[in-house]
Amino acid sequence: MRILQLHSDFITYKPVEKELSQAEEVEKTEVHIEEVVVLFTSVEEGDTVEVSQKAINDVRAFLGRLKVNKILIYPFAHLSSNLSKPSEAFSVIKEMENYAKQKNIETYRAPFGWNKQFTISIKGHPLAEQARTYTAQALKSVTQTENASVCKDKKDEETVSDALKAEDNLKSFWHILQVDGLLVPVEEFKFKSNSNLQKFVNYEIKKTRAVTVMPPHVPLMKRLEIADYEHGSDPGNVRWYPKGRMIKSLLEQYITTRVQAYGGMEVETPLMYDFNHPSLASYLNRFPARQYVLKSEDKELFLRFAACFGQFLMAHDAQISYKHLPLKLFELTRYSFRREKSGEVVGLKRLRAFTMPDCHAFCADYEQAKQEFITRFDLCIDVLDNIGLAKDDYEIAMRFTKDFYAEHKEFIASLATKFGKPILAEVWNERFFYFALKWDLNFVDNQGKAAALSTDQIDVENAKRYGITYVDEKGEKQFPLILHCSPSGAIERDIYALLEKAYFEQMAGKAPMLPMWLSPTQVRLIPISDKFLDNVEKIAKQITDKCIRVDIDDSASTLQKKIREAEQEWIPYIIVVGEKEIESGTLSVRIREFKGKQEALTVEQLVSKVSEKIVGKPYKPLPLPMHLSKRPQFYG
RNA sequence: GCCUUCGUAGCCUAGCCCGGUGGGGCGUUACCUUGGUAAGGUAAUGGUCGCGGGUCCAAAUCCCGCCGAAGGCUCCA
Repeated sequence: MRILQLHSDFITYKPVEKELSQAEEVEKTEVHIEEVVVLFTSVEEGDTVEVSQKAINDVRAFLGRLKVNKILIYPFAHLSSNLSKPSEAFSVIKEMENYAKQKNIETYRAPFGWNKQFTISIKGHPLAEQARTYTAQALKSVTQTENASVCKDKKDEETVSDALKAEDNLKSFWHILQVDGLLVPVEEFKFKSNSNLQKFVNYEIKKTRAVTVMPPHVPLMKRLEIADYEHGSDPGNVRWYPKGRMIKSLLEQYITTRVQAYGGMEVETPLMYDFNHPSLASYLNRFPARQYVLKSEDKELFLRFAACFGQFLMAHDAQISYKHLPLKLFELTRYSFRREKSGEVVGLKRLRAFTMPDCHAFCADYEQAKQEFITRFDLCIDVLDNIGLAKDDYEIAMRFTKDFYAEHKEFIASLATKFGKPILAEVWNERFFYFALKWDLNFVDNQGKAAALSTDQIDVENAKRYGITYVDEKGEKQFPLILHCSPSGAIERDIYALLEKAYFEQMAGKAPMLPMWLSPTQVRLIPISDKFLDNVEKIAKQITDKCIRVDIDDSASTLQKKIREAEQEWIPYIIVVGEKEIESGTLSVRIREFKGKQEALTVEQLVSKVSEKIVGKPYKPLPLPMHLSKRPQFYG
């Protein structure tokens, strides 16, 4: 017997039509029940009355903790592929109902054998969602919280006879993977110089945090007019001001170029998918809770939470030969939607709508997958380095089963050696997720909280699930291994990391700034008075012609104030232009990197100085009018 | 989602405990100032005190509900 137990604010259901000849007679009226624990129940072959009683006893114990005494038994065939005969199932369900009533539980039951329409609102507390499996052989239950997911769906449970064993398998064993490839239990590792890794480990394992302050990137994203909350939307859907849009666009462009150079074929796939599509229905229909759901005519759709769906459906229909492998599909999703719990949505760190590069590589076998994995590992680290996040700024976690480790020990060790810093390793006794190996790169912020950026995984399940095949040398169809990689993680999260990093630097006494290629204004020209505006415009043109973003502060303010404001905008080069400069042809450039130290440079020298720093990066023109007097103020 | 705290003009904030004309700063606009490297001066402008309900002669202030944010918890495809 499989039960999905959901503590609900309410459920509304309506019998639509009979699906079985044995279906009971009921009226097709809508039923609405509030504050109820709904038990979606599949009766499996061999289930007995005792099994249903055991299930009710367990549920009863839970009701006490939830402080509810109302249940709805909802016959639901879709939890199992090993259903018992309908007649037997119906009698077990009725027994379950009777037994629950005997135990003084307020019991409702949805009709058996009907196709029913339902709407359910599930509470968000940790005990609200529970999945249980019972068998006649071992009247023990396995309980676990479930997640709605295709991309990281937990493996469909096998019938588990020993609860303790299952618990053990779920347990994570934490180690540190040293640079020399040795796996050391985390308790025995001496952190010493690796204080950032220590922070990350604390966050991952102990969930403890050092500081309790407001995330500094939130006021920064507003003050720098990058992004802001949009109260006219849903939490976690933010607005991007011109400067922010430019930064984001540059990052998108850069990452796309890098993935294309690596061999990723850029595609575009739909934002919304049909709940009832055969490849998706079985995984999603059960758990509509965490997706954005929308209705269109008689269709129920959900918004994608990754590019997996579109690319997998595309790969399913494609004719793929072993000669094409590894085959790489890429999409930069704007957006992916995840309806994160409201308490978890923060600034740019965790959003409900985010932009994510997602590259899947379909590989013939482990040999090919491993080779590809290494290429992508290098790609991810290099991409982040170019974005402005170096190895010192993050820590890597690697997650695998002990069997996988035994088979691929050298491979895992080689990744650690390549990285050159100790890695946190999470080891499981048994594979529970769809991947055999996963690494994720984590930025640890000013609150001591970690957020995953880049990631790559070896997926050993979804090819089968989606019916993706290639034809091998012998002409036989084979399921490929699928690597899932986001070379940078969500773009918004990259910006979060850059802002948090800048704040770290400010705390360390440096002038906070963005990488040169992402600075909305790279050079600010300040004419000392209106008399020099014409000259300044000529200089601005010379600089703009070299693809450098330069603007002019022609506002009616004092010189000192203009400098102060330019500094607060984190502008890397600030130049005051007056008679001296015009006469000498040399600019006195205030350099942020050196805390405002001034240096005398010609226009040409300045241009080459900036160009050097942005070589190889995409360019976009100023996102705002060149003259500050023409700019609105978006925030503050 | 839960617990705690918070929500006052475009932004920051005083007032709330102890009910009785909402005060300051930044910004914006105008004028004066045309300057030499992080806040020049004067004035004007700007408020459904988050939204809805209740108590009261009277509510920014007390009570209830909702929305939003932060911190903690939990979770994190």
